[in-house]
Amino acid sequence: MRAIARVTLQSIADRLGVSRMTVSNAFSRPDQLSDALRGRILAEAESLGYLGPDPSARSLATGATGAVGVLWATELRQALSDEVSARFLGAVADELAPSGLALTLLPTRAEGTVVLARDVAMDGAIAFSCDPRLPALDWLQRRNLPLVYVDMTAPRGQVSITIDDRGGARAAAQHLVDLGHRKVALVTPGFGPDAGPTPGPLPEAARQLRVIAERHAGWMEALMAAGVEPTLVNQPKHVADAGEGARLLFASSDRPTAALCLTDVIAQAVLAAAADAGLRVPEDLAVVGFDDHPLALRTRPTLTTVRQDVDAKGRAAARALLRLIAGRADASLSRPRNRCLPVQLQVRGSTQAGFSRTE
Amino acid sequence: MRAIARVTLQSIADRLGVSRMTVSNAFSRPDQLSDALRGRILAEAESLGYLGPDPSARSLATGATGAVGVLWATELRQALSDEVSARFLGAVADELAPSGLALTLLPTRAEGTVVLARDVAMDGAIAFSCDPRLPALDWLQRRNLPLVYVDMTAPRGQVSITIDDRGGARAAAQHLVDLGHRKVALVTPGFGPDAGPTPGPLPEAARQLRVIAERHAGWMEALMAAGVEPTLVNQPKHVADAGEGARLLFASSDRPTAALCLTDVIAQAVLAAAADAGLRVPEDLAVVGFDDHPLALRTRPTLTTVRQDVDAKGRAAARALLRLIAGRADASLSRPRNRCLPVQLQVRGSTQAGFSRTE
DNA sequence: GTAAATATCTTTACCGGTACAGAAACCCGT
DNA sequence: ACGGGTTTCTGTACCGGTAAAGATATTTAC
Repeated sequence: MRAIARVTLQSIADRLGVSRMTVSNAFSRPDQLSDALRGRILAEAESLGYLGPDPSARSLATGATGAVGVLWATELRQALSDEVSARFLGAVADELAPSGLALTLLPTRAEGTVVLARDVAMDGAIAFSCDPRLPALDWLQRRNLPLVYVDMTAPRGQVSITIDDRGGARAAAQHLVDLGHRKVALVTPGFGPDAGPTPGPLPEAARQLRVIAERHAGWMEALMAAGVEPTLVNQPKHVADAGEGARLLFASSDRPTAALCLTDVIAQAVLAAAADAGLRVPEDLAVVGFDDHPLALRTRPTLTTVRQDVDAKGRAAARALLRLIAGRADASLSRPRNRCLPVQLQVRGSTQAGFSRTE
Repeated sequence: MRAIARVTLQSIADRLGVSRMTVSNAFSRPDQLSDALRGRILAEAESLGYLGPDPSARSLATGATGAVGVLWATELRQALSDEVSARFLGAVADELAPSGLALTLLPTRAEGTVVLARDVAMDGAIAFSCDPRLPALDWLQRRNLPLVYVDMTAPRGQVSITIDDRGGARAAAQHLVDLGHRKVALVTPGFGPDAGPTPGPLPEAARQLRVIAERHAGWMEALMAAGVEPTLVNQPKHVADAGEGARLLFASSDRPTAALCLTDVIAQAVLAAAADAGLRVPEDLAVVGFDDHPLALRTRPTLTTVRQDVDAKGRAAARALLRLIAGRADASLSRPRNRCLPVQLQVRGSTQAGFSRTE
């Protein structure tokens, strides 16, 4: 449904009496022709309303598409914070943009994901904290695309960018132990609806999600070493449920004195529930989050949490992917290495009296 | 740098002694050939490791790319909440996925955006709450792509999806007026660093951002009608600054009794600052946000705010874009209409005592 | 039993570019 | 003046598909 015949390289070439290749070079390889001619070509193109080479045609000819995909776990989005995801995406996109690559979202929640993963043109992809058993992930692998796994345990030989979830969680739990807590609740999705007061091992489904599995493992390591058995486990399916779950938690006769939360967003819900139950934080209940989400500073008391640098994670993932893509063309480049970014415990008001008001 | 010669439609055709077109149809138009032959073709393709038609080649031939772009205002991301952006993107992506379209992010913060907007293949685009003077937006228009403007005032003849920012803001301000407040602060980015205690008209830069301009206009309409002149204006550049700014606000001798905040995220920072200053909310200070961000329920007291349905907005935008794209092929389709989604004031604890604990 | 409709596959003609290997003209030092 | 290196442009050969119309069977309708 184009009103007029499309302007192509050839049509410009014809009007100027030069070869099509020369016009192509005027746009893509300015050093291949004289400035004078290039100027005439660009002027003619402008007057004809030509906008530059057609992206699809160029992709076909060059083999590069100008975009990389992100397999995005929208289910986990409910457990992790959207803000963290958005920040990550922003960091990746920013790091990619100078090289002219855009970021294509392949949300896993939608029905069409397999089709997307199979049919959308891309030069590489990032799998961001999604279930490793996802069919769409299979397709990306079969397409033999450069692939970076973020917050996931990568298959052998694949590149992963992770953070030290386990170490951070261990530090968080150890912090509570050091404060003398012996009745500690774990507030995390990943256990089934039948999760009892004392948690068993993580069910298979949760074990697949590295973020949950590792943080859980870290907590358990520190607690077990101290002889503390987590007394209660609460399994919010959505963040919205976390508050409701926390209320149940506090109603228990054997109320915990501290809560380890999978994320800051969940911790915030626990704080709100504690306030509603008339519990003082940190005196009656200590609360620890994870991520150092911006909101950890906006709660009152401020939230003790484990800081991760989402921005750095995004940039590292983008750089690793760029390296992989470059490696396709130049086999002499070394493969990017797996990276595990450090995290750091941030002690604030929700576990230490006196921290409430100040940073 | 492919290890072996690429498997193409032709190579499959050759091995089976059929025409290339038939193989193409086996993948793209199953009704064009017998099931028996199709089965043999697919089996052969499978054994050769063929993954389906090459996306770039297909785009070139069909003129469709399978992706739409989103011009994403990463600057505004700091003022609006990331969570709201992420939710919006998720809704758009979900609505698009069944039709096989992926979502390509074109972040405006990055340097390469113009290149992206010009060179990335897409079938259409959504401009999401970004500065209308953006060069990248020009390119999208010049490419003559189907384009939907979200939270922006669309140029004549273009499609826009907005919410009733002005009406919502008016209702929020009226609510405060009705409660008897006469000293009202506006907490919003958009004024320069020299913004005085009494705000003048919005500067040009802010006027371009529809969300800021409209909400501001709505506030002023209600306040002026009631003879209330906003006493103080505070201009956080980032959300992180909002708390700091609010502290200055409260230090003033002529402390306001209520604060109208551009977003819930900013309101949350104001709440935290109020707590630090020893002010009781809502008794000493009433606070109103905007968006009905999930966190509005997680603050204590819960936050009075103006609810918008971000999910509906995303879906509406996606549907409008799909209509525009379909209209390219079938001129008989009517153009999607501009839509302005309703909003609703949600009164909670931050303006009304007694609402603190309950929803 | 025969003409028209249907199913199945093939032919032809693109889609709009880029890579790479020349070819022609030009420049330079000696 | 002459061989060799540049610069600047052109020719050829793809990149990997799809659309639309044509060519044969094979049915169906009556």
